[in-house]
Amino acid sequence: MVSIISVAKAAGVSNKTVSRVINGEPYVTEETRERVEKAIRDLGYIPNMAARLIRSSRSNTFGIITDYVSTTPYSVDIVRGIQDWANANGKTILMANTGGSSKREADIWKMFQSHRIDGVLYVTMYRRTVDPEAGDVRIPTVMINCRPQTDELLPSIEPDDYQGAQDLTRYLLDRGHRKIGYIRLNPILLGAQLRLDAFRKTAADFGLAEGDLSIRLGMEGPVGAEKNYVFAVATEMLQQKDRPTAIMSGNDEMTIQVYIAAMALGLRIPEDVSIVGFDDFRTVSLALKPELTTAALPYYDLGLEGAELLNSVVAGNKAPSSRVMPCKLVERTSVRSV
Amino acid sequence: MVSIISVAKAAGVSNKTVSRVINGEPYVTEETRERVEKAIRDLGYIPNMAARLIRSSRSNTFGIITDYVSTTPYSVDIVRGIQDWANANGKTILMANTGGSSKREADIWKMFQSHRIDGVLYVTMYRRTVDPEAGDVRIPTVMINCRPQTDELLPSIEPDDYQGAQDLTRYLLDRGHRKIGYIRLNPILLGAQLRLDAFRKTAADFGLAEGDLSIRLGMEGPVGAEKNYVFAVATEMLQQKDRPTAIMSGNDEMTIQVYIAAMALGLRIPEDVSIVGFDDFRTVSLALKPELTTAALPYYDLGLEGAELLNSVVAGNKAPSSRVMPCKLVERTSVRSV
DNA sequence: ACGGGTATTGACAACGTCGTCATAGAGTGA
DNA sequence: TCACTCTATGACGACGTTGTCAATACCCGT
Repeated sequence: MVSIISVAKAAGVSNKTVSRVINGEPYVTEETRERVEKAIRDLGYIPNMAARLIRSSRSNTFGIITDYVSTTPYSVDIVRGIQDWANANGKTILMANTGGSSKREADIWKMFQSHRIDGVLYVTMYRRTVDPEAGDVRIPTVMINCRPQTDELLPSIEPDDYQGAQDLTRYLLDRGHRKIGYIRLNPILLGAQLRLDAFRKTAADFGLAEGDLSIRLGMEGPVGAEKNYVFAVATEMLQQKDRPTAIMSGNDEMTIQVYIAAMALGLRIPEDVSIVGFDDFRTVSLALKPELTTAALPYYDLGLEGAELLNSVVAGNKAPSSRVMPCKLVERTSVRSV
Repeated sequence: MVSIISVAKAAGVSNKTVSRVINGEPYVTEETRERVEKAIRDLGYIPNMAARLIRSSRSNTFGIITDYVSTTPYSVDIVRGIQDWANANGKTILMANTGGSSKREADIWKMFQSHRIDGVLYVTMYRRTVDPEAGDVRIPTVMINCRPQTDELLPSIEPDDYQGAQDLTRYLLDRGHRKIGYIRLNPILLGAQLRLDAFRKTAADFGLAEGDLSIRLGMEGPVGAEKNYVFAVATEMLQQKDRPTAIMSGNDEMTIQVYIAAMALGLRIPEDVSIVGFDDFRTVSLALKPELTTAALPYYDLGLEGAELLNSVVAGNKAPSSRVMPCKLVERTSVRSV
């Protein structure tokens, strides 16, 4: 492998001078700089990060720990956000996946330490609480889409499920809906309770009675193997004589079943029943006809902001311990005014 | 940071002896080994990979280059397969995303080289041909879910779209379907033509005339921003007086629209029309009611096998230049016999 | 011509690890 | 007892890079 020394020889200077050129340090004549740069090009020299790290003990590398990839398919946009940030800021990303095993997680922390990474982004694919097996040594860590179970002060970035559900509920109320059905997400998910709370509170503040709301559980059980009641629940809800004029469901995936249930009963969307989802999982929300009005989870931004936050933590800046990113309401055509 | 030297001091031995213990080399007394191991535990010593690399010039690290993450949501299972392999075999994964920019891709290759990675897994999120900007230096590379545009001899691993579509077509034929509709995937995708060819060929071999097949284009244009005709095409197909008894669509996502089109026309699935998809994108195939019969893309296995193959290429074994993994037919309830 | 800067360059050590070689003690067979 | 082979251990250097410090060259004002 071509090293700084071969370049130095080729350019007829010392290795230190080559180092200066590479790192853009001052005190190099224009003429020397050019000669060195030519040698670098000619030899195809590429700096060796490992050697650099060994001197400076700064790896410029972040590690990502994920749990399950693709449980919520678009959540990988978090990773894309992180990567884009890393790319724009000259950082490298080391990535590993626990698959839910805590032994594996412990191994991963060790592996990260052996690479002397500067910090860890702890990313979960659905929002929940976790208990990182960080080991004894404290590496700067930022939680994305999750928060520590214990009351440790790890900074975290999460989506604002409450605000998203609030916006969706208001949207329906503003369009005259007064009987609204709600099909609940798996209660394991951190967002489930918040979305439901926002729905209840917003409806109540507006003056709706609890009897105007029809709230049912759509899914439960361990993620990836949950029991699924959505189709049955939606069918039942729409068969009531005093059926809701609008149905809000926990996420877009569940909404597929609500659509099918409604259509199987001969109901048209949105003429007979309006439907909103949550997540803006576009593979679904754009494939449904009419296209789905929903609240977009800011996955990409979670990643971007998380990386930015981790960077400032690593740099030693006192960071705000926690932050929440808004969900944007995406208006399409699955809701009509009544 | 605690190094091999601090451990050596603590254990009262030379640093070389500590090195021997760490690497499980012979010629260490049981008693010495224990003393060293105790010191390692007490000090929380973790080997420094960078220093190791600088000596041995073997990083035990693979790089992953992806194009767009999450265009086909479950395709990230490829990455999961790679990570699981890496984890099981003590390799580290460096990951970067081009976002489709070739300047960025060139930067990534440089970055990988500066980390002295042992090999690259070039992964695309939908199956297509690509032209890696590898630069001058040749790093062992395996293509996953794609193949080189030029006739370079880069080993690749791809799903067997042809066999998958063949199995699905046979499945319909075996169940008595003689008029079959086919809604085509975006022709940009490498699998699109293969799937269609398999459908045509299998139907012809069985004895169906071209007139028994109703083949229509469902999508076209750049990936991520394609024009979508699926709903309209499916509606039209199902309104023909001599409508197909079964519809095969390019992938599961398109199938959502076929379902909705059928239901909007008052047709029941599978009583009035049978439907099959492709991909086994479970967020969709399990959410649809009745659940969807489809062919599963072996994403996870592509990753696993790709990593394995890269490893053998790095080790210098002459590898088979290319390999194809089967798509498994997943039978659910969206097809009936006629 | 001289003292005091500033610009430019290089020699050398150090980072953490492991390969090479040397050393020393212990056992073995003649 | 002697030569020889093992076993167990350590001293030292090298990997590629950068930080420290010294050395040289040049310029300025006196």
